[in-house]
Amino acid sequence: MMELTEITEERSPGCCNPGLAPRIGADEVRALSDDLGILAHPIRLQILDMLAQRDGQVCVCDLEAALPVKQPTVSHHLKLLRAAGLIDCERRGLWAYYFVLRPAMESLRARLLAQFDALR
Amino acid sequence: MMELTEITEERSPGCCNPGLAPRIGADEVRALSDDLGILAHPIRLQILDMLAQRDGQVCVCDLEAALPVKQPTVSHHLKLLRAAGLIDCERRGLWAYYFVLRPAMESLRARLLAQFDALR
DNA sequence: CAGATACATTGAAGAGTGTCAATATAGTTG
DNA sequence: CAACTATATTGACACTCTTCAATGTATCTG
Repeated sequence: MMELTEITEERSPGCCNPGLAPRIGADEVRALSDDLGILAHPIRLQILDMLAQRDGQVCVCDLEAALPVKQPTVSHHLKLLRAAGLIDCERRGLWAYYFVLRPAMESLRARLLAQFDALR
Repeated sequence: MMELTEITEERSPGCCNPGLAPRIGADEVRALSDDLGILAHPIRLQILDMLAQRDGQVCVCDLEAALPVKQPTVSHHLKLLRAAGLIDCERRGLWAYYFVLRPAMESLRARLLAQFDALR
């Protein structure tokens, strides 16, 4: 049996939550903050918004025209979103048509919700 | 000397989504990314997790003992969470007891969900 | 009072992120 | 083939974020 009554570490006498620890593990919390981090940028949110509007028909120049950043920056954010598995693209001729991966977005939504509620 | 050709709103012939624009306005998207950004850090998530566990009974030294960062860093993240309106604290004697502001968390959850679904 | 304790703040260093000009790449057109 | 076009990549710079040692502040105890 474990001896839990003895507090091994010296603790302050006045305040004491001896066994306090996060319920979410380090890996889990890292994954969650990565999920949140990829969404936490105005440009990326607007890109997702526009891709969701016109599924499968949006090329980079359309995005560039609608966003307050230059083309390399658009490409940069597209790359991040793609690396996160939220979007993908298909090249046709000179153009790259980007689209949202709906299942990935759905699963992200579910994960965020579950974690948020686990933390309630 | 090069003469600058008049800049028209000419669009590429091959790809064209003329009226494409984010449905979410700039202010709204900024607020949303701020909401997401405050959550997008492992330490802050773990702090929220622990505060949610033991409502109103968690002092800074308890958090420090359970987290892989030093006391000033814990204080820093507590300050950010407090500035975001998600937590608050009550000083009793030497100690500062932090707690989650449930209504704020609830409203944050609702906002995130609404925006996420608006973007579906 | 002096010393100790809990927490906050400051300031500095390092890491990370966002942006864009320049350039590269790949496909198209003449 | 060469010229052109849409997008990707590179490299550099500025800015923000994270962290901690040092220090400050307030409270408690003897």
